[in-house]
Amino acid sequence: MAAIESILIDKTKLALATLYSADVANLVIKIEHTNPQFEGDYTVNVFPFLKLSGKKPEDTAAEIGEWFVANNTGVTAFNVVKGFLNLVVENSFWLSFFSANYPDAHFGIAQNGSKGQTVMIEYPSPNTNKPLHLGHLRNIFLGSSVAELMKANGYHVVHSCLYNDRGTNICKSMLAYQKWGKGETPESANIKGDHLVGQYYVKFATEYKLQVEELAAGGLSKEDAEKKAPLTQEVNDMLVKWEAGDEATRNLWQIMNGWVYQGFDITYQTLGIKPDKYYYESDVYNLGKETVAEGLEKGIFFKKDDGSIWIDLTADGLDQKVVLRSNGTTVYITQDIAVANEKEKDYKIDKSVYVVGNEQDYHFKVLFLILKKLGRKYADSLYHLSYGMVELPTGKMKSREGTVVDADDLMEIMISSAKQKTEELGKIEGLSEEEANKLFHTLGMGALRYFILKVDPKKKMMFNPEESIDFNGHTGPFIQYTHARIRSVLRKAEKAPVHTEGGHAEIHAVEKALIKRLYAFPATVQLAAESYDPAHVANYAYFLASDYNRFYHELTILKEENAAAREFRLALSLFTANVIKQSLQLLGVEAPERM
RNA sequence: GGUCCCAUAGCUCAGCUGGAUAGAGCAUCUGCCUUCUAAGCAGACGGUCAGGGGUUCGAGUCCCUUUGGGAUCACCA
Repeated sequence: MAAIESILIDKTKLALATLYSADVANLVIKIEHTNPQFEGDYTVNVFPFLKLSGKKPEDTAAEIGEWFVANNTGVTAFNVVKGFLNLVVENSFWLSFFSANYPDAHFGIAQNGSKGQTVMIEYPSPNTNKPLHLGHLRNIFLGSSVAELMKANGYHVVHSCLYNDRGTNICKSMLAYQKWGKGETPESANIKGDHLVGQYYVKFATEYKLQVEELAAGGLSKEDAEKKAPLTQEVNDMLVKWEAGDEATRNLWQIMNGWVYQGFDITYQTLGIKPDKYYYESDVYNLGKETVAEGLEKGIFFKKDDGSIWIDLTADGLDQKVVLRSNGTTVYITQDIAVANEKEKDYKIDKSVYVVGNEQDYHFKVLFLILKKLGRKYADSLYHLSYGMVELPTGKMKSREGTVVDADDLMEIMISSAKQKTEELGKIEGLSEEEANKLFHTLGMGALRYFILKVDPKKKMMFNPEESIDFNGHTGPFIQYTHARIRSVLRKAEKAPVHTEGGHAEIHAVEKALIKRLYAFPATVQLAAESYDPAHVANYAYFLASDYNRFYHELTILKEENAAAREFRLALSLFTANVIKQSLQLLGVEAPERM
């Protein structure tokens, strides 16, 4: 909560105690921003106080308002509408806030690590059998932005990435390559490694579907057909070989995964992300067995007749869950238990965030509960940042059917759209080719990140390609444009603005709106971090840019004749540019100097 | 069937812990570049906040219920 608000709350309590001899010790009071249609900065709703005052809403509000004005509280005027007491805070409050903070390039941002706590954020954790797609982009944008938010709130951040690099799905790509690959390589095919491997994953799915259809036509049920399909058996055999350490299988696995990692690294580079720590399922998948033994000993798990090991969570409203197969191999959740233990061993983590889609809500509920039952002390600091699926106007995305929006393709489209748009507007004049390309990247990626991050993470979102390349209105480029526009004004001013308190006492309505918006920035950053929701910052940045553009149109800056007013407006412009830049940075979006 | 999530303007989304006449953008229509970047600004049009009950001085927001959509409940990951 902003400082002024808690002061007004305390004063309101004092007013109630003084006027009505009320016991305010346990009273919870809320202060709201005054609705723009009324005069005032903050509003106190007096309905909850009527029992204390024993008077009508209007009279109660008026009495408290008069008390505020009479008692040197920083409130200069008030008005009453029904039960709403609108308070006008003295201009000097806003001006001194402004003077104290306008040149601060890090306003609202805590120093990295100042909180003395470490948070680990795991994203994007892809499978290594296909390239990244639009869903991964939402994951990556959320993960990297939340990381920035945590940093801005004083946490030390560790970015981790878990590669699901083994198992049935990986074997599918491998098998298809083995059967139909003819020794093709990313170099020979001139294609990114992850895309090449992904083609074989699709190839497998296609061939498998044919086999199943054929069997089904022969009279088998779909379920039986899937089990009896020769490819199913071949994949299982390959998995057994892999687990046994069969040299040829392991070699192929190493080679193909290597291709995928090379491809991912290129994509990561375009995205500007770099994990600090990688975990590989292939390294940890066996480690979970020790924990299973521990759980069995503690009586948390139990063994069934066939040798499989389970946990019964029915008392917690969940189901029974297998943690070790009858053949002694681990399942997904056992591996996640192992990874959690490894993370704890590797880092002293105070908080651990998993950025994973909401289709795994149940999985994480179970995982966290198991860790808690096992008595892991870190179990309470785990958080599943669950986000909704990205949908397309054409329907759902399915990797196996190739109906996904590929991450690399999409980024390329965004960047070339930015190029086209920029050239149309004639804005590349005076830029070197390198600068121009950098700008296209900044704008294209900014548009994409903003488009995805402005939506509440927990909600599923519709990705309309046509809307995403629109750079007008509520978009990243609109905010970037506002920043570039301000920088242009500041360049023309030639020297840094100097605003001295008291030099300029009058504030225009659009200036005041802007200052109030700037004042709200730190609270917004805090709220976004606490709720793991970058959308708060995204929407804030939009309103801030809007406020500035209104100010820009209504008032002159450089041409202002009154020197104090000119400096004030330049300083306000500087302050706004700084905060826009910070906001965009929290979203992983760059703020261009010109565009 | 059980559990969880979602439903706000033609479309995409805001709406913070319940508060005043529910806000933006896109789309459609109107104005504004010989003045600091028009990727901008101003205005018009557009809503029974899915339906129904309840709690409250007050409900888009909380509770119940119906409907519609999605996810999940694997010895897949």
